Amino acid sequence: MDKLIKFINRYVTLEKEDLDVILPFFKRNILLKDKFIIKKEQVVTDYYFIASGGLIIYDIKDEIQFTRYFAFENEFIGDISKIRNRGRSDSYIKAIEDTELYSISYKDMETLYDRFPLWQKFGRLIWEDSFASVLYGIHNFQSLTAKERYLDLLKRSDLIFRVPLKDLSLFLGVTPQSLSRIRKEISIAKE
Amino acid sequence: MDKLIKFINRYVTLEKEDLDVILPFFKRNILLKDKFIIKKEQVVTDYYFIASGGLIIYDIKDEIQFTRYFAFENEFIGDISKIRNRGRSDSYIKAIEDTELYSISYKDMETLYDRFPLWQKFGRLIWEDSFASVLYGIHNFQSLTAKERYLDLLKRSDLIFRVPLKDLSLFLGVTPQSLSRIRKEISIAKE
DNA sequence: TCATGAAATTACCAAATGTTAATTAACACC
DNA sequence: GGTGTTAATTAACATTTGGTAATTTCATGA
Repeated sequence: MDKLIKFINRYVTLEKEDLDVILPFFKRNILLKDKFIIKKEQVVTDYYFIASGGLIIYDIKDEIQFTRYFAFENEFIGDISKIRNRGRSDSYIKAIEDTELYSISYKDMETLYDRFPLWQKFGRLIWEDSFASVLYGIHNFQSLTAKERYLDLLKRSDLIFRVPLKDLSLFLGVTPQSLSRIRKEISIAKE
Repeated sequence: MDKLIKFINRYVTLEKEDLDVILPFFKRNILLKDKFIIKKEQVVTDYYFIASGGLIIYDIKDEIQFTRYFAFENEFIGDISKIRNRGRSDSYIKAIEDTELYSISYKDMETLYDRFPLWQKFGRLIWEDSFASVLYGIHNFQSLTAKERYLDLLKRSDLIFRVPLKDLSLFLGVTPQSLSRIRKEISIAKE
């Protein structure tokens, strides 16, 4: 649980006794590559902390895949809009690498929130961060072309080395063919 | 402060005594149409609750405006990525209607968070909601065309009646000319 | 009321992206 | 090693969107 503890400590400084109460609520999970932690229409109950590895979140409509998001080590995720009322997932979550997860139920989180004010603070900070990072993504879509979004991603992450072009392109909001074309243009421009 | 109190009550049930401590930290502000609450490069210090009216948040780069967001009554907003470290705003925030605001400083919010666990919970829920709503926007960009995004917006909001096409189009990530064209196509299709 | 300027519309052409389909490359399985 | 499956690339064409510019509409203030 080392990674999880470090992650928590980046946000709040909990007493050891408190941490000893909180941590047991997390369940460790090893998810092999291409296995699912949740499928569409399943009831959403848990948050996940990713200690290592990576996940893809995607939807399938009319046989077409839409990549919503990728999540990697040291990310804390949860489908907030569904989890609150035990709604059903509108996407699949699959491991794209062998992944070590720590899951905790919505119910347990709420209990801990009420019991430990610092844990509530942890929750607040997590969601503030999540909000800020998605906001950044929105601004990208509003103001950049597909090629610019791709170049921005290159600068900020190692995503292209970890996920297939097909999934990446849909995440960027373009077709795989388009991204392939963009990639070619860039490689030509470099010469 | 009625609207603000109602808004808070939607999230948490605070004791009257607590509320009496918290509310005075908010400063009431009437912002006339086209007046700014913050301009680019100014240091960001405050959160805002909008009791009535509306705001536009936009950036200007190379003389071109980029609409980031519109905020209306009963929204609680703050530039989380800047406010934490007293960073400078990368956008302008302007009233698009006469607007009644309640502002509170980052510092005061932090103080109140620590003092009232329920206020911390309020903060967490606010940002969870904000995250969920921005996430919805991202999915739109990832999977819809400009026309589909416009139609989706029509269904969900009265934005088109409250903001000029120019600002709205940039919010949707297209040029004003494009949106004008789209609007025409839709009106033709209706006949 | 008129004059002014900004917003909205329209048109035309260029650039970007989507669609369909064929080809090649990579990779897992036998 | 060969076979089959999927991903990635490429190409040709269609559609969407952008950029520039002209025209019209609309709101505002003199």
